[in-house]
Amino acid sequence: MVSIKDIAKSVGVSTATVSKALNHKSGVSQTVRNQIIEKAKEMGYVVNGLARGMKISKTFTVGVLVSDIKNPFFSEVISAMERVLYAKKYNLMICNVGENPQKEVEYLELLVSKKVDGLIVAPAAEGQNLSIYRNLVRHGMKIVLFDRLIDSVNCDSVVIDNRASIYEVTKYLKDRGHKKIGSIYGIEKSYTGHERLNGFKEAIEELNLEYHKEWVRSGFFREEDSYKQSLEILAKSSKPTAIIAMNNFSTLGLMRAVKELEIKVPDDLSIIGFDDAEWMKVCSPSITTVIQPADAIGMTAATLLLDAIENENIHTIQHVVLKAKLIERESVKSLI
Amino acid sequence: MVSIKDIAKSVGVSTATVSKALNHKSGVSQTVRNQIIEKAKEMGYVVNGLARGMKISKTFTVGVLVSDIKNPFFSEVISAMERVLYAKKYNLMICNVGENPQKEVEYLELLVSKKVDGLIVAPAAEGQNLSIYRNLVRHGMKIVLFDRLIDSVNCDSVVIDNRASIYEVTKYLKDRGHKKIGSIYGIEKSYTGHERLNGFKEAIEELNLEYHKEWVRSGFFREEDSYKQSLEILAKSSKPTAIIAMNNFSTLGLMRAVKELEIKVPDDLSIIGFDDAEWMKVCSPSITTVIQPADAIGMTAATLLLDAIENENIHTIQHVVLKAKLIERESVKSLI
DNA sequence: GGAGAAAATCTAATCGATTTGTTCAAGATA
DNA sequence: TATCTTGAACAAATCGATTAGATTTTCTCC
Repeated sequence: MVSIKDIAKSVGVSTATVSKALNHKSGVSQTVRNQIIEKAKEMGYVVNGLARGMKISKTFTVGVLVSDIKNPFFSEVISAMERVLYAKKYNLMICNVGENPQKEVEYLELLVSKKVDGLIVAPAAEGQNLSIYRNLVRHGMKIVLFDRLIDSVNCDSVVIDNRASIYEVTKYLKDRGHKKIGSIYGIEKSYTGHERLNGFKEAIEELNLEYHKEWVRSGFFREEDSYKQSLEILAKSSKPTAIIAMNNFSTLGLMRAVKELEIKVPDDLSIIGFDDAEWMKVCSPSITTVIQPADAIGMTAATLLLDAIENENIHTIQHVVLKAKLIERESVKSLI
Repeated sequence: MVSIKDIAKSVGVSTATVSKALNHKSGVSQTVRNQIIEKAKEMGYVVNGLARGMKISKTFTVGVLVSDIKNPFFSEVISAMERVLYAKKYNLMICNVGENPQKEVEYLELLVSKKVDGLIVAPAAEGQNLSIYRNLVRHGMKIVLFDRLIDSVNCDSVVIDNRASIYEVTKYLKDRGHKKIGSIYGIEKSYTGHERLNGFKEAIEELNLEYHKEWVRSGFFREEDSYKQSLEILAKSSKPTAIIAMNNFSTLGLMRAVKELEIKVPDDLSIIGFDDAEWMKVCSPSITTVIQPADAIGMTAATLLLDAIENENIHTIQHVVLKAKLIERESVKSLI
C-alpha cells in the first residue's frame, strides 16, 4: 500500500509537508501542495486510518449495540443514525447482542479496543452490565442510551414515553366501550417491557377496568411466545373484547393466533398493536397501533452523540423523551 | 488509557514480555506470565486495536455494503453474517448506500482506509463502480458479492437462481389455469431486477402466455412506485388474473393497491410475492411467495469471506448459487 | 545590500503493540 | 571447571501518520 512516505519521496519533500498538504493545513506553498495532491491521486493513496486514528485519538467510528437488527424498529432507528453520521463522515459498527449479557460485554470490549469515538446503545434486557457502562462513562466514553434506560448511568438518552402511551391507548379503548382488556406484554425485566406493562396496569386500576390475570400475558417480545399466549387468552370462554400487543413481534404473534382461530377483527376482538411495520396498514383489517418515532429516535441519538463527541467541553447531558403516537386504523371497534 | 508499557513498568519487565504473555505466546515463564495477566486484569487493560492492527496488518473487521438495512431481506442476511463473524471475533461495519453509486464509492474508500480485512457487498444497482471493485481485488482485497453480481469482478459470490425461480412461479400460475399474468418488477438495470424480469419474459414466451405491456410495470423495488403501478394495472378493464411482485416492497405496494381497490384476493386476483416477511403468513389472505434463503445467503457469504481471509493461499474462488423456494399459501387461486 | 519578519520545509518524537535479533543466566554435558 | 544448550527476558526497529519545534528560504523595507 502506498504511504505518505512514498509520496514524500516521489515529490521530493518530507512527510510532514505531505501530511499538511493532504489535510489542507497551512504551511505549504500552493505549488507544492498541488504537486502532492496530484501525486497522491496518481498513486492511489488512501490514508491509513489506523495510523491516523492512533495519532489523533479519533477514529470517526461509532459503535451501535442493539438486541436484534432484524427487528424493523431497530433497523429503522439504525438507518436514521446512519444518515446523520454519514453526513459527518462517521462509520457505524453494528453489534447484535440478542438478549445475551455476555455477548454484550464482549462486544463492548471489542468496541473499546477498536477505539470507537462513542457508543449508541439499547442495553440488553436484564441491565446486569450496569457497572460496565458506568465505568465506560467514568473513563470518558461518550454514550447515548436509547429505547431502554439505565437510570444510574450518567449519559445522554432517548426514549419514548412508554408508560403514558400505553395508558393512553388503554383509555382509548375504554372510551370506546371496552371494559375487558387484555394484553400481550414483553420482557418484564426490560425497561420497555416494564414501563409499558406498568402503564397498562395503572390504566386498568385508575380507569376501573376489569383485571384478569389470564388476559395479561408475557410474549417476551417474541412472535412465537406471543402467538402461544394469545391462543391461551383467546381459548378461554371468558375472553377480553380487546387486546393490546406491546411491540411489533407481539402484534404479529397475536395476529397469527387470531387468524388461526378465525376470530373476526374487529367485530369479535379489537386489537391495538405497538410499533409500526409497513404491513400493518396493508393487511385486512389494517392495524391500529402505537407508532414509535423510530426515525426521530435514531436521528436524535446520533445527533446527541455527535454533539457529545465534537463539543466535548460544552456538551451537557440530555434526556430526551419523544412522544409515541396512536394511529387509528381498522382493528378497533367501538362498542358504544 | 492503560497500555502495555504501564503494565511492563508495573510488573518490572519489558513490553516485549508483556505482549507475549498476553498473547499466549511462548518465551515467558509461567510465573511472570501469571503476574502479567493478573496485573493486566487489575489495571483494566484493553488492547489498542489500532496499534495492533497497524503492526499485524489485520483488524478483525469486515465491511458490509448493502442498499438498504431497512429491507428485511438485508437485515436477515446481515444478521446471519453477524452470527458467523462473531464466532470468529470479527466485527462488521455496515454501510447503507441506497442506490447511490457516489455514496458507494465514498464508503468503499472509508472502509479501505479503515483497513478492513474484507468486504461483503451487494453492489449498487447501476454497477458503474465496477472498475473500483476490480481494482480492489487486484490489490488483494478480499471481496464476496451477494444478491447482485458483477461478472467481470473476479471474486467469490452468493446469489440465488433469480431467473429460474421466476420462470418456475410463472409456470406454476399457468399450471393453475392463469393465462393473463402481470408483474411488478424492479430496477431493470440492477442484477436482480434484470434477472427476474428476464425469467418472467422467458416464461411468457416459452409457455405461450399473453404478454401485455400494460401489465408488466416497474415498481423500482419500492413500495410507493409499486403501489402506483399496481393501481395502473388494476384500473384497466382488461386485467390480468394474476400478478407476480418481484421483491418484498413490490409485494407490499401491490397489496396496498389491492386493498384500496377492494379487490378480492385470490378470488378476483391471484398474487405471488417475492421475499418473505413475517407478515406474509399472517395477513388475510396469506401470501404465496418465493422465499430467498436469506439466512443461508448471509452465512455462506460470511463463511466464504472468512475462508478467503484466513486461508489466503489455498482459497479458491467460488460462485455459489442457492435455490429460492416457492411457499404456497392462500393468495393464488386455481382457475381450473 | 542587509536586517528582520514571514513563510516554507524539515527533523524527530510520538501514538501502542509486535517482533527480530541479542544478551544473559541457569542447567546439561564432558 | 570449561563449554554448550536452552529458555527467559530485553532493546530497539517497525507499522504510518501527525505535529511541535528547529531550520532554511523567501520576502519586505529601509
